[in-house]
Amino acid sequence: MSSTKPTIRDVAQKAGMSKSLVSLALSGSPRVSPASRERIEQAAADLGYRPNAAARSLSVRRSRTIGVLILDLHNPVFAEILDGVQSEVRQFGFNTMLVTGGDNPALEQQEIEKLLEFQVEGLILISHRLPLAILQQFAAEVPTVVVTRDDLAGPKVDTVRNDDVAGARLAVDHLVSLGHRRIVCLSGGDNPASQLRAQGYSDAMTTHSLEDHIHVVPGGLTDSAGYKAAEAALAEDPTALVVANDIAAIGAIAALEDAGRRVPEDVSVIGYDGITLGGIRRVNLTTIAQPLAELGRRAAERILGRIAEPSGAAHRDLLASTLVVRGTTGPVPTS
Amino acid sequence: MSSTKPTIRDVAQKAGMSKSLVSLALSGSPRVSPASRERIEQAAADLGYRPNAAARSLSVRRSRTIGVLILDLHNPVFAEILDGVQSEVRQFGFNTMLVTGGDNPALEQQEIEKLLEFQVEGLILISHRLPLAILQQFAAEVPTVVVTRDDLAGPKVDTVRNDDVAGARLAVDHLVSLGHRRIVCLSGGDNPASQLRAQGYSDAMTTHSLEDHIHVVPGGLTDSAGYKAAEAALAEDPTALVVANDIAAIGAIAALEDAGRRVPEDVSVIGYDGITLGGIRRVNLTTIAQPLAELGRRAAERILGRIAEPSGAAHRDLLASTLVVRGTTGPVPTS
DNA sequence: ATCCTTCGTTGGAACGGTCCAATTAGTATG
DNA sequence: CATACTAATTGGACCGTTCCAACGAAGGAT
Repeated sequence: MSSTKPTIRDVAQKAGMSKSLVSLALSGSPRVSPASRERIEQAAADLGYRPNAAARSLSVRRSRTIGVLILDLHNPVFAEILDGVQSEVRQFGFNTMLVTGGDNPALEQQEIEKLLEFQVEGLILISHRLPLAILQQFAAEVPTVVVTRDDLAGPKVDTVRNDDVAGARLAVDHLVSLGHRRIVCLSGGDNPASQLRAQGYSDAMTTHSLEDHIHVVPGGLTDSAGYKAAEAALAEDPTALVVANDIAAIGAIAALEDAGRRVPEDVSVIGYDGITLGGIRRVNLTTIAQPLAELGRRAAERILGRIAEPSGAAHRDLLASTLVVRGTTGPVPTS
Repeated sequence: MSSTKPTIRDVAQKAGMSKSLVSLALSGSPRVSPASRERIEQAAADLGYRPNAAARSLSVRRSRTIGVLILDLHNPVFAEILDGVQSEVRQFGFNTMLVTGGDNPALEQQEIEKLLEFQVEGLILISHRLPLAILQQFAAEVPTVVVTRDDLAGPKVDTVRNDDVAGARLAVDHLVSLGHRRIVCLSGGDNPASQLRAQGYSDAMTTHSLEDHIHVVPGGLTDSAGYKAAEAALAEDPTALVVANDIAAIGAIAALEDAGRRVPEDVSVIGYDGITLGGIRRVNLTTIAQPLAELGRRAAERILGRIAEPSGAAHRDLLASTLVVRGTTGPVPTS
């Protein structure tokens, strides 16, 4: 057991060549003779040599790492997006460094500072909570892409999100096609995605000449928020609920059932996000599914593009979400 | 917009002091006069100076980073453990670098190699799939702790896991106290945790003199595996099911309901893990809850301890899980 | 034989920090 | 007034890489 890690010099000494040649050989340069390459690789393997990424990063002034900030790991939506990011980024020889902000702007900022100290070459912010000024300061230092929102973004910031307005419209269209008219929206609070979804709901209701039935009940993105909002919504005697996200929709269903309404026989419910949990039989939630992995993939693509070519106009990617019909929506009750 | 990032030398020049003093001041050394400190901090702020972690890491030969490998991010169990790890580790000024192995041993190994190139000071492996020899090779290079299993571990590897045997016993005890006797176990396959849980089930059945009713049905850890296993279990006409994990339990419930059995009136079901989803009203699953965040916290504690003091005997932490009674278990049917 | 190339190889200067040993300035001691 | 000591500051070596400029040897062309 060597007491200290072998360096490139140790390899050079063991192979009887200069460290420069070892560096060349190990990075696959064609200008190394086969014989030397063979000896060097042998020596490296014998010593268990592993290049020091910090030293390399310092020397080449590139870290080949991109930093990812995620709101929190518990929301399955974010995990799925992250998956898309990682698999894409890996293909291009980049690493990711993940931090979570815990829904706390100050902590978010601090964690991003750490990422920058590590010389990340790009930043992917998944549902950040940063004030615009701070975001722009970071974006000025390093290529940045923001996922799930595009309100707070400067000229240098790419954004990738799903089309919440169109998605919510899809939900309403589906319900209308089932004969529903008294469709109530349970909103998800004052975050941008929720507001766009509420707006899409209103738009679609208007399109279907149902403007008199527009009701947006304030709520949140948790199951208990969905429960409470659904209770409040019962005052409107709805036959269908468009809920801000899947988790809240599950809470809303519980409220309906506790109030003696059957889903979907009495009231239809449709969520938003397309989390895998929604597909479980016990839940079986009709929803508007975001292309989550694709959002991550696209974000990775954008950041890599911007690393390769830092200037250029900001991209605003808007991906389509799709209706997934499962068991919580059905025809409007005849009564 | 400065074309190149300011270094410590730039700060020194701007402040009119040597870079050594800047280094001292910025690291909070008491041997710097207040006046100098003031000027240096001002200069650093003006330039937007941010220390280069790679350079520091190279110089001090410490990265203050610990590497975390996680089986996959979609399982909420792992996300929760990770949360515990991160919050603990952060308190001691360490960063985490997270990689996922995607259930693929070769990829796992490759990702860990990357972590080591980044000079991580410790490794936390959450549900790894590595062969023993490889694991030991890594453990020889850097302090390592393994979470959720302790079968594959060398003398230098700490392990942290919940007591699966005792947890499964708790589940059986609960059901027996409700009057159940025909209790069937749906196992989770050949991973160590599942096997220990099945063993705890058998142990407890024996303790309650129910050895004649011991039935372990092979299954898996997904909801569809739970569904299939429950279907198969119906042949034994059980009044209760002990399922390998929560997700499979949810699948099992679906199978029971599809077969016309009510839960918990006809059949009680108890899961394992304590994922938050289980608490949602629609699911409302009785379960054996692992202290997930605590597992993560403890793992962090162990790795930090081992970094501070690399030698010493291996720790084998075994944390207790607790029974959480919700709506899927009830008294044995009277018929 | 001389001059050019090409090929394989090498020394040494970065990269941006930390930290040790040395230096200077200032103050207290005998 | 010399001496000893402390406090504040500094130059430079070093960490492990990459990469540039330079080198000798071996052919090839003239």
